[in-house]
Amino acid sequence: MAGSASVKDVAKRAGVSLGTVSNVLNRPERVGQETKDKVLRAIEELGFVRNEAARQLRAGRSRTIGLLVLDVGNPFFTDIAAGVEETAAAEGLSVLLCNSAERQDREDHYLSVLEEQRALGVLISPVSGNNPHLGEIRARGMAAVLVDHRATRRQCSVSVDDVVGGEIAVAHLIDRGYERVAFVGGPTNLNQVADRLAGARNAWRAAGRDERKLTVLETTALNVASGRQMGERIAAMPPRRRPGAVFCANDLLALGVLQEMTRQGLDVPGDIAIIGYDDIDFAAAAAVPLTSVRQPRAQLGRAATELLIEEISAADTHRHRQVVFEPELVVRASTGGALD
Amino acid sequence: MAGSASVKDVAKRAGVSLGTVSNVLNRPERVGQETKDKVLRAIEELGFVRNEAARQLRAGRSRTIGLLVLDVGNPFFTDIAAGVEETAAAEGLSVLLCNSAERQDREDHYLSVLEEQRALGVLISPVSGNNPHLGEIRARGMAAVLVDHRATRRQCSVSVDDVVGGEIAVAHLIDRGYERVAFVGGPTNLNQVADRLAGARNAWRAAGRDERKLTVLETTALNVASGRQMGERIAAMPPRRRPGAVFCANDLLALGVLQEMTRQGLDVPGDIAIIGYDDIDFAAAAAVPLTSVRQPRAQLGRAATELLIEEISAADTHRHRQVVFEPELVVRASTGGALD
DNA sequence: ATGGGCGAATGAAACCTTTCATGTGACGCA
DNA sequence: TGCGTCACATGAAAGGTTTCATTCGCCCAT
Repeated sequence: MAGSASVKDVAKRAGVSLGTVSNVLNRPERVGQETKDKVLRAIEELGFVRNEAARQLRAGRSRTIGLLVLDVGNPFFTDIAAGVEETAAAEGLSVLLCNSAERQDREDHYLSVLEEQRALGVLISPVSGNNPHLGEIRARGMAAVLVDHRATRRQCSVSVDDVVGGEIAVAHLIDRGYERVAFVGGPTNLNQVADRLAGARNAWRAAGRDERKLTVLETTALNVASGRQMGERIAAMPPRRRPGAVFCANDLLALGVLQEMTRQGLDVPGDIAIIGYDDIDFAAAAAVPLTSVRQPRAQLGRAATELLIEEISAADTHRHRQVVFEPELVVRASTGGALD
Repeated sequence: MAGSASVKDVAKRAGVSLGTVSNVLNRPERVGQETKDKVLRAIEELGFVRNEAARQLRAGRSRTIGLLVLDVGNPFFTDIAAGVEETAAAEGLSVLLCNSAERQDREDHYLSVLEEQRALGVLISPVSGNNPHLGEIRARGMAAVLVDHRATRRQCSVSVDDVVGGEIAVAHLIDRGYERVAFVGGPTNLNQVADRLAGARNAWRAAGRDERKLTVLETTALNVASGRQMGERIAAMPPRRRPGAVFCANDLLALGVLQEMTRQGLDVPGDIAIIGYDDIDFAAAAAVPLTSVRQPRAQLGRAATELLIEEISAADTHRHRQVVFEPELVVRASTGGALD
C-alpha cells in the first residue's frame, strides 16, 4: 500500500519522537548526527513517503501552480509550457498542466479543481474574455496571470499584440497584391481569433479596400482537421469567387488548408496564397513553407510565470502589469516567398 | 484568501452540524430539502470551496493519475494524452501531466511527486527499460502501466511493436532498392530507439545485406532541432559516402533532417530518401510528404488508461497484461511515393 | 398513552504533518 | 556545589474533511 508508513511509524521504529522525525525531514541542521542516522535508516526500512496532502493541509497551501491552456495538442502552447515549467521548477513549484480544449465548461471545471487543490496561482489562456468564474476565484485570493490575452488594468497578463499580428499579416497580403482575401478561424469568441480578425480588418480598411472582399470563414476549432474541412469548402468554390489568399488564425489551420489544397490539386501560392499564425516549428517544414506571424513563445511562458510568482510572493506590494510582446512576420513560400 | 471558509464555518452559518454539511456535499439524498437549501445558501454566501488536501488526507488517496511522458512537445505524446484524459475524465479522475524531457532525474523527481501526492497510479513512458525507482514505488502498491514500451510479465504495458516497426521501415527501403541506409536516432538508451534500431538491423540481416552499410547516426534528442543538426552532418558528407536513405527514429527528427536537406539544396527523395516514425499530423503536411510508420496513438492512450483503472479498482483479481498494437507503414513521397 | 420504527441530524474520532513552547541532560564556570 | 547555557529532543495542538455510531423527533400502530 502506498504510504502505509507514517511519521509516527518512523518515530516508533527509530525510537524517537514525532517532532524529531519532522525535524530530520525539514530542518536537519537542528538534529544530532546520531539521531539523524537512526531516523534516516528507519525511513529507508519502512519505505516512508511524505504525505503531501497532510503537509498541505497543515501549511494551508500547496506548492503547485496551474497552467490552463486552450489546446495541449498545439505546439504553440507546449512551447509556452516548456518556458513555464522551466521557470517554475527553478522556484521549486510543480506545474499542473490542464487542457480546456477551447471549451468553457472544461475551463471552469479545471479552475474549480485548481481552487480545491489550493493551487498558488494559475496561468490561464482563457476561452473567452471575461470569465466570471475566474473573477470569483481571484476575488477569493488566487493569483492569476492571463496568457496570450491582454488583461485590463486590474490583472496581470502576458500577450502578443494579436491586433498588430492581424494587421501585419493582411498588410503583407495587400502588399503582395491580393484582391480577395479570406480570414479563416474560429470560434470567434476566442480572443486570439477576434483580435487577429480585428487587425485584419484594420489593415484592410487602412488600405481603402472594399470590406465585402474580406470574407470571414468561421471554423469550429483551431486544429489541422478544421483546416482541412475549410480547405475542402474553399476548393469547392468556383475559381472566380475563391479568395486569392487566406489568412488563417493559426498555423494548424493553415497547415490543414494547405494539405487540402495540395490534395485537390490547387497550387500554393499560385492558385491561393496562405499565411498562418504562431510560426510553430512545423510551419517552416510544411509542404510549401508557410508564411507566418511569429510569437516569442518560450519567452511568453517565462514572463508569465515570473509575473505569477511575483504576485504570489509579494501580494501586498504587487502591481498588476500587462506585458505585451510584438509579433513578427516571417515570409516564406506560401505567399510567394521573400523578395530579394 | 482562497478557501478561508471551512465546513465548520458553513455549518455555523447554516445553523446545522458539521456532518450535515458533509452530507449535503457527498450524499445529498440523505438530507432534508429544507436543510439542504440552508446549507447551499451558506456555501454560496461564504464562497466555500472544498479543501481537496483535507479530503485526500481523510480518504487516504487522491483522485488523480499521473501521465509521465518523454516529451510534451512531441505531438505523438499529446495525442496519447488526449486519449488518456478522455478516458480518465469519464471515470472522474484528474490527470497530472508530467514531462520527463527524456531525463532520468526528472523522471525520478516526478515519480516522487506523484507518490507524495498519493496518485492512484501512473502511466509512464519510461526513459530507460528498468527504473529501480519505479520498481520501489510499485512495490509500495502504486499501479503503473508502461506506455509505448513493452513490459515483462509482471507489469501492464501498452505499446506498439517497435521492432516490427523498424523492420517494416527498413524492409521498405530495401524494397525500394537503397543500398546504403542510415539510422538516425538517440539517445540509444531510450527503448523506442533501441527497438526500432534492432528492427532495422533484423530487416537488414534478413535481406542478407552487409552490416557495415547500415550506419547509425546517434542524436542527443528526438526533436526537430536534433534532426536539423544531423541533417547538416549528412549534407556535409561526400556524396559517395552519404546514405541513399535515412530511417529516423521519429517524425520530428525526420522533419528536421528534411528541412535541412531542402535548405542545403538536396532533393528528397532524389538525393536522399527519408522515412519517419509515428505518422504525426505534420508528417503528411511536410515539404515532401513523409513516409512514416503509423502508431494508433489515441487508442494507445485509451487502452493504457483502461488497464490502469482496472489495476487500481480490482487490484486483487487483476492480471497484468501486455497489449501490443501493430504499426503500419504509410508510404508517401519522401521515399518515392506509393507505387501504383 | 406507549412503544416501535424511521428519516434526519449530530459530533467525536481519525487521517498525517508541522510547529512551538517546553523539557532534559550535559557541560563549563564561578 | 550550584547555576546558567546550550544542544537536542519532546509531544500536544492545529489544520479541514469524512465517517459512523448515536441521538433526536415524529408518526403510526397497538
